[in-house]
Amino acid sequence: MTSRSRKQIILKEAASLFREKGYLASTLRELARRAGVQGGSIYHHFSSKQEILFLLMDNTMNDMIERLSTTIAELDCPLARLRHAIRLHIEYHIFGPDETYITEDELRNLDTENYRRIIAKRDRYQQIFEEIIADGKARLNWQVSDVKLFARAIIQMCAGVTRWYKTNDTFSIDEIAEQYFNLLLTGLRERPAEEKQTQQL
Amino acid sequence: MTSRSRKQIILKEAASLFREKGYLASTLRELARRAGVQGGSIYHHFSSKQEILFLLMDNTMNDMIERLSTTIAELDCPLARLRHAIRLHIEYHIFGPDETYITEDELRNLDTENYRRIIAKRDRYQQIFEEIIADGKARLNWQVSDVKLFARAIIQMCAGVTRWYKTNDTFSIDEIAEQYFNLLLTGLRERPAEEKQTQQL
DNA sequence: CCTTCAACCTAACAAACGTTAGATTTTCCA
DNA sequence: TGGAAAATCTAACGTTTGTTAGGTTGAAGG
Repeated sequence: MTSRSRKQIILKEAASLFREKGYLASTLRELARRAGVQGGSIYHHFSSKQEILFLLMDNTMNDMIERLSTTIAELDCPLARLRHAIRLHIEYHIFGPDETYITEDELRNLDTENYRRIIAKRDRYQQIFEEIIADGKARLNWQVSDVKLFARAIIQMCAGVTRWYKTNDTFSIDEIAEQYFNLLLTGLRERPAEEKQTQQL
Repeated sequence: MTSRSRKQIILKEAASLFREKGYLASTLRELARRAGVQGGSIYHHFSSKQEILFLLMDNTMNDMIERLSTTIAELDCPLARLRHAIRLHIEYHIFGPDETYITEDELRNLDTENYRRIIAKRDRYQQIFEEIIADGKARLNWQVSDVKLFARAIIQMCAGVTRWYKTNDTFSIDEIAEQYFNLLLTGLRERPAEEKQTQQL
């Protein structure tokens, strides 16, 4: 059990270190130091530095896909689904584990085979957003000319939060998520008064 | 003049190399090879690898701020300004020089002082968007609760194009810019027929 | 023709890196 | 309690890196 927990400690410290300094700028010796272990000992748990990076990303993608899937499955209305999806996505990128940030930022440093695997899962995640939007287009007549493009735009906009959000920011995650949701749903331009639609959440 | 053009060649090759492999993964020896020069010769033009990165980013930020400023100055309507700003931003991130990508992605690898300088310019760039949005809020009654937050959301959404756009994609830059603009302006939700507003561009 | 100076080359240094092999300690069940 | 297997340490390896020092070239100018 010490083995398993030590391995888990190393992974957690790796996530923190990689996020702070980036994968290439992070040293296995410093990772070992933070995990309370000597440099060479890491290789008893992992076969290479690359494997650590891959495991971090793979676990994160699995987690994100699962959480999004189960959340969506509990709702029916595309409006509510999109709202929850956005909130989950932003939440996961701000308060989520460091791994989320890494998964967004270190794709470049995966070797060919690992890259292929992670991209496949990222596409699956994106596909969930596409289904929500396509559903809203069909059932709620959302004005979407290209579902794929909109899904990408939304995902990137929300993930971009990590690039400016500081933990001491004046915004709460709820405020950010809600304002992003409103921006995407109704846009900037003022509209004539209209009946409130599908008040869920 | 050979001096100046060689220096310019090195900078261009550095932008291309850094974009392709990332700053840390790029070697000065390979940069020298691509620029048709021996490894040590780079230090006749630059004082360090770090200086090359900084110059690339600094030039790019200056260029972006200037182009955006002059474009905005020629227009009056916030709607037209936002449309042009979005288009310019996306265009600069897709077809623009490799430097744009680097400026977005290698902030982490700037040392303390250089980081401070680049961030200051990035903030100035962001401020232009904020002014456009604040103006639209005042004159066109845009529904914006927090100008700063919306500016950040828009900028990140557009910059995120670089993360999925491939040069052989089915979308043209005009299509992407126009759809992003429409998404931001009117949102997803269908609205009752309305008079066309401020048809510019 | 000679000096000068920028541009460039060559060769090396010192440091840091991922990784490995072998010894040593700890754990835990028979 | 003994002994095997897992966990960890120690010490080094080969390579690559940014950087530097000193020499070489070639063109410009008096």
